[in-house]
Amino acid sequence: MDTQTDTGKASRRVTAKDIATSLGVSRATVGFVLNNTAGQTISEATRRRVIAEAHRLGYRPHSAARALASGRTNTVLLILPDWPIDFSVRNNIEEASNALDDAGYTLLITTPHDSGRARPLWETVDLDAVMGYLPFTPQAIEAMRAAGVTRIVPDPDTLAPPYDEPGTTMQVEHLADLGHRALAYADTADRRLTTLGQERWAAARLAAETAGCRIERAAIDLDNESATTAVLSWRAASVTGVLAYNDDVAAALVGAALRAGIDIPGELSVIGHDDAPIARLFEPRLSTIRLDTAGLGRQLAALTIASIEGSDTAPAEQATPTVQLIERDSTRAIPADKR
Amino acid sequence: MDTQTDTGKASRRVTAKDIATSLGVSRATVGFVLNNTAGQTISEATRRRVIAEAHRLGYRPHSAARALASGRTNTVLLILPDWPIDFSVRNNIEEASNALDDAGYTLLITTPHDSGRARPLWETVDLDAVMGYLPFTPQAIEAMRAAGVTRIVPDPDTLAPPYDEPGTTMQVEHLADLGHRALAYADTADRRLTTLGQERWAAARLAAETAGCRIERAAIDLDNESATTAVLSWRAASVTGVLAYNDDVAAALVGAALRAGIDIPGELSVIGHDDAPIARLFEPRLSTIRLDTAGLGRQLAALTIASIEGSDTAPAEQATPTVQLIERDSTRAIPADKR
DNA sequence: CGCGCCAGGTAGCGCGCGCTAGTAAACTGC
DNA sequence: GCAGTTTACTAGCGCGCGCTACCTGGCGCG
Repeated sequence: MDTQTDTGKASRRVTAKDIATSLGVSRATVGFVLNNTAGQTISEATRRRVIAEAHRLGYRPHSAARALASGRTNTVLLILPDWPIDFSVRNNIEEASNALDDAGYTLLITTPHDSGRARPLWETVDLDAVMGYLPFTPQAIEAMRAAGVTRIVPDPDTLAPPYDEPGTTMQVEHLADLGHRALAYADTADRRLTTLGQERWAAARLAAETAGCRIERAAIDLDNESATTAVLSWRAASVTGVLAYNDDVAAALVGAALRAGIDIPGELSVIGHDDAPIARLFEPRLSTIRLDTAGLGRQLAALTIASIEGSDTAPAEQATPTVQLIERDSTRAIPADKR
Repeated sequence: MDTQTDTGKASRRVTAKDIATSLGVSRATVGFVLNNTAGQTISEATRRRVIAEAHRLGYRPHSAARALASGRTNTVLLILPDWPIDFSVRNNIEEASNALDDAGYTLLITTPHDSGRARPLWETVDLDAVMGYLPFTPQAIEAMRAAGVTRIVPDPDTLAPPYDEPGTTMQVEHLADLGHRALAYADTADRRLTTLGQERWAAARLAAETAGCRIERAAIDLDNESATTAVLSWRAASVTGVLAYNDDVAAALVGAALRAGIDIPGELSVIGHDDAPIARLFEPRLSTIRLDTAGLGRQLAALTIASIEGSDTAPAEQATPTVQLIERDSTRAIPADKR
């Protein structure tokens, strides 16, 4: 069933009018058939003829014209966080994309640019909705609205329940279960991640308190020796368990510790976050947290579709995505006699 | 100067006609001013009034209408390879995006989907051009053309000079310089990467021959023990230098070697490819190859713009992007007495 | 037989914008 | 003072499609 590209002469694109004249019916009829317009009665015979002719000519609706006439672009933009977690985001995108595609929408993806030179996508492309993983900043919302974006997910007008960072909580619980009582949270020094880092630090403190642990915080810059500094200060402070913002930070810590002669996990347990593929390949293999990014993607897509199409259909229950502990070799229990 | 969103009543969008009637000029005049249409003489006074009014009303051209009328969408799609190298691709995208934005184009990005469920972006969005890092497969080109994509970069009709994988060559030369004579190429077992892997293997063989080295190949699957198998077989075969397809494979090898009690780089030198950020954090820090992805991005954008706008302007010289050796701790010279 | 009804269509407007063809007035040149 | 040119605009078509309003002919029904 290949599309026969009837390269007429100057390779003009095939329009609905072409189908109509070729078949001797009106353009409206063609439109009704191809869009399955409700409330129109078209005989089965005509319907078939139109579809067949459309296929034969290789008709492809002109999306710009359709967008102009209908006022909807069937296009949704996903704004990726400027995080180095693309590997895990991939599942997410794919799921979201599939879900949206099934509903007739096209997913566009963008990452915010540091440079700020290129104009944001929502200013140059008409969109039905914009979705993001985290709530947008008021400035971003302002900018989008000014550019004509009406639907934003998560909805800035609905007071979102605070995302409780279950992964971070799980990191703390894992270390506590292993008998660690003096913990440290290794935040990222990347300024782009400060929001999320702060949230995780808050979650970590809360979880540590609940588990009866003390906890301190250090910001790790991957580009300098701050990992070494942190590791040495933790040894001085008898910290035995470290939860990292992500696997990159964890890797930096493990590397710095080994170079400083600190045994991982013998002297220090380190747990990462995100389950980066590379994290399990090095020695020691990194314990980490895996998020159900695919589920998150589906959920986001469902939320968006509901928002566009009237929302009364699917409430898209605000289930927190599945979080899973991946226990490998970089964390170890404190011996019973030392607890 | 903020855009004053004059929410008239039902928040209709501001059109050029609104500006025209509000100013008592014709819609054409507004169009000429806002598009700086060549061959039209508009008095400076009128010009200023139109621009001011457009700004005051918060006018934003309707991209779909513009696309319909002009036949151009000013939109370019970049198809990312389905590779796990997003970190390095990021620079590339950003540079390409900036370059295109400066020329008035919007860059869309997509990655092919394994599932194949969601329709490709070029079928649902009108594009001025599609760009990719590697030449597209004939099937992909066929599909794009059938969907109305006329400009594809790299141009499938121009016989592209074979990309000679300078990074791989540099890996071999580095190991050879260090005195290694028995090499191995650690390919990826990821089926998505076979094309590139094959090219690198060909480049590696050629370079090894030139350098007077013997070389063998193994495919490493990150998800099983093939790295361990490979490392052990290399020890048996007295292989001393390994060049990896990318840093992930290199990391797998280093991890497997250390677990098998093989010293890196004492017994085996390993060099990666791509300079993944995490690769320098682990112990031993990975020697690798860094590509000038930013330059590549600019080059791709220039090529595309030239293709859209008539191409006689900028030939965009087919310079191979800069490739740089990053020497760290996972490679070491063979002692003089053992050469 | 007259009427309403309904299946099965068609005519054509409007979406917002780019741009060609035209036009009226002002400004030359001689 | 008048033809020719230039300046500064305007009228309105056409891009391809969605969709409302309308039309027509056959059929059931009292």
